[in-house]
Amino acid sequence: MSRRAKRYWLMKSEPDDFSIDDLEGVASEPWTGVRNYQARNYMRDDMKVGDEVLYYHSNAKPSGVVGIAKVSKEAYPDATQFDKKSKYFDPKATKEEPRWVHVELAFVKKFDRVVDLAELKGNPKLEEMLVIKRGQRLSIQPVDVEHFREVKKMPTKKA
DNA sequence: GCCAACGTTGGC
DNA sequence: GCCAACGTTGGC
Repeated sequence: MSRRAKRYWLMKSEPDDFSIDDLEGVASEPWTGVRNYQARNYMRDDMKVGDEVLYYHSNAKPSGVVGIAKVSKEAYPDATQFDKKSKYFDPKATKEEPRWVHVELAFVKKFDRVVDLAELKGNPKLEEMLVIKRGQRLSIQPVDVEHFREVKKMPTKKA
């Protein structure tokens, strides 16, 4: 038996590309196109079905956490790496040895309001959270359970 | 659109 | 294995 505590994550998406509303409209979304090794490793090694995800809109007005998603399928090879027409095509990837994998995400809830980056930064309980640290560009980040719970509460309070 | 921060690539 | 050049991310 290999039970494991649920883990928590933050995943960024540009809303022009794929927003929380887009996620709400699908049963399960293959999170293709991640081309960063650390982010890939999190998906490949650490993300399990049922893990909860803070859904973060980047390059948005404003940027911030907009809702909750969950992992609906564990990692498998990213088909776009083999597709010459895709902008995610990787000539060094082979079917025998795929470089890139991805999980699938499902919609859980949308917050009543965006918890933007400034508000995250202004919350002393989130001081150690990765997303508010300078230069933190990783599109998939682990989140402490305490931070996850705190962010989840924020939309019900005044900014 | 600017630019700081960071990751990747490739020459040596 | 170093490191400069280049590309990307993402806030502002």
